[in-house]
Amino acid sequence: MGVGTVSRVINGSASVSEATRRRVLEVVAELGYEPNATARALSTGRTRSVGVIAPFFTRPSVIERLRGVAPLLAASGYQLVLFDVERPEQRTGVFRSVIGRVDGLLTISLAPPKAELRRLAAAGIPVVLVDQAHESVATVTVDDVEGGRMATEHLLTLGHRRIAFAGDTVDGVHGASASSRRCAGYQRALADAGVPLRPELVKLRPHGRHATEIAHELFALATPPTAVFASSDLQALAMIEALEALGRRVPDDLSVVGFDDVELARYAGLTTVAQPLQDSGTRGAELLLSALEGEDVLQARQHLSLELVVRGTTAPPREGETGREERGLKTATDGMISQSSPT
Amino acid sequence: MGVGTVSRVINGSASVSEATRRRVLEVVAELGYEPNATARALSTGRTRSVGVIAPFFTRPSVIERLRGVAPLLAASGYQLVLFDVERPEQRTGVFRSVIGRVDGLLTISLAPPKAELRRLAAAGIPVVLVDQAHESVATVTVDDVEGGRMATEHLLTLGHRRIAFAGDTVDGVHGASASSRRCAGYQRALADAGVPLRPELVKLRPHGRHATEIAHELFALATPPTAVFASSDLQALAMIEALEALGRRVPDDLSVVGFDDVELARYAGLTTVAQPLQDSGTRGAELLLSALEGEDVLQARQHLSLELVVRGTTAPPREGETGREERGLKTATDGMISQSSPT
DNA sequence: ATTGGATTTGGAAGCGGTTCCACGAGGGGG
DNA sequence: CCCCCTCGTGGAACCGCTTCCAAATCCAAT
Repeated sequence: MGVGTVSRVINGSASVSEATRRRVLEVVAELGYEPNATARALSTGRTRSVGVIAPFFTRPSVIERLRGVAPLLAASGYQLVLFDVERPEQRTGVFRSVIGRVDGLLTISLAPPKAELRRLAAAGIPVVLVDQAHESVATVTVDDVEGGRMATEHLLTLGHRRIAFAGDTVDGVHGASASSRRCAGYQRALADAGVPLRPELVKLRPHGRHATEIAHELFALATPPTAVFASSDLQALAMIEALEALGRRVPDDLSVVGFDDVELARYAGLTTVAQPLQDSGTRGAELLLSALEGEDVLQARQHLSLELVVRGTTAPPREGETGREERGLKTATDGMISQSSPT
Repeated sequence: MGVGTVSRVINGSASVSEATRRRVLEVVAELGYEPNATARALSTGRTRSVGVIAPFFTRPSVIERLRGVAPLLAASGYQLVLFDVERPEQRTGVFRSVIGRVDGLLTISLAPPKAELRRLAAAGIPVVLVDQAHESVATVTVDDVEGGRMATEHLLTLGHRRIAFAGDTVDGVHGASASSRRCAGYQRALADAGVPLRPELVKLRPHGRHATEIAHELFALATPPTAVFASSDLQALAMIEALEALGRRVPDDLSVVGFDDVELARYAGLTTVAQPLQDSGTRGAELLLSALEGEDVLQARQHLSLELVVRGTTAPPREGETGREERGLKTATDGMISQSSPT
């Protein structure tokens, strides 16, 4: 029995006589032989696994996307390899290290640098971006700007005028973050309503639970905001917790809107902008799988829709705080650092 | 420049002159050369990745364990490969397919069959079990029986006598599930308190959100329970939701205790038995990493402790329902199918 | 200049598969 | 009965790296 024959049997290739096939199978069973995946990968150039690259994959929002991805991959026989990116420096490295380890790549909330995209393309590895727009690869996105606008508009409609924004620091590197896009929507809504943007109400912090600081800073202000739009449910929830620790009540003292509608939000009764997280994963996986089957999906641009979910953390501002800017000062402009204006 | 030299430079081996090293590095940079991980793995026999096998890895409890695992692996340079096991048939297969793909294995809530363990050992792949006891490999566990007892005792102390249990169906195959161990604790607590076990109050369903059915069945009983111990927070939360849909109020109409203390539980105000999920992941990863460094951890048996967290979903039973079994019947025994006894 | 030991370097072998090519056997037609 | 074609089979070459061994180089000491 030559190695070739055994290989043919195992891979179900034709042109093996029924007799030998049976005999090979018999021996395989007896020896408990299991082909070495690594050797196979080296030889064929296919690893039968797809990589998922995400910053902080244990974040609820990422997990919910993964919930959409995992079943499809499992069903199609691909291994799911998770690449956790916790520090920005890792980004370039990951995209590079992934080559040769996976057949396809799904990135979440991350735009690979052009150069890396080129390498991936050269290596024949299809890439699908979820939660990140890009001109030259398949993407699944929502309109974050519009979402930010919706959230802010909701607060405006309730009568709020001093509305803060709590977002993630743009860690720069590659493309704008969802947080900054949502901030853009926030600014647009304010502008549309003729409410001046107050830079001191825009608080950015590195991703994580830094809401306590923000809450403190906000209430240290001469005239604190009456509402906050947090660029993620996690931020919003942390904010609420911080507020409670400060003795402030939500929504009585401060309204809070989040973004994502993760499972927690439902339990916390958080008003938020819902995006179809799981569905985004499913779509992404579908796209990637078709790409792996040779289809050309480079042009695919899937847009998912958003929906404002009003729950218990937003309410009209309290009497007396309803009014527009305190005694009609018209100072603050759209400028970035106009802190100096008379108060 | 021979291939050997290049390899030596890339792997930082000694005995390469500074001059050639620099020259090689130069060319590498220029060409943008990146070693092929697969080939390297085949050659060295080390993949630099560890597998994590878990049933339904997107479950909150699993995720929280993963939160403990991921940072350690990342820090030690190991790749995290996730193997999702959704159907019981997959189990044996996964353990087998993992050989040659990973250097070490962390399984969550899953006991590999003996035969597979032997294969893994033969392949030199260390294995660590989290949330599953085992005699011959390293484990990180909690005392589920005790936890079940604690939860039930809490309800008994509040005055409940008709206490239901909502758990996962034992999908058999390998070792008892956490759910069944918790059920054992439930039975023990009842026994200790001299409260007869009522088989019709023990409801098992396949993992997932089947609590609605259970809720219906429970309230279809002639004398419904006044409390439920659910073997996981997810079950408990789903149960609460189902109860609300039924118009029953928690804890007024029914007290509910969960198990795990996942993040959701905090927001939902669920009374539950807290186990250190993230820590279990960290411990497991630590164990695995030492094993990968050659240490012998086979004997390691880490026991983490449990704590009852009383929140808002438990209260004394309502007046009139406090009493022990309706009019002192002493019939039901510990027997499994003693349904037949006179009522 | 010669010799010997230490340091570098080149490249073959091997990791465990797949695949391609060549060869042998078997069968049908002339 | 021979030839040719087809089908099945064996095994070499190759995937891209590491590692080991032998050869080359270097330098200091004699």
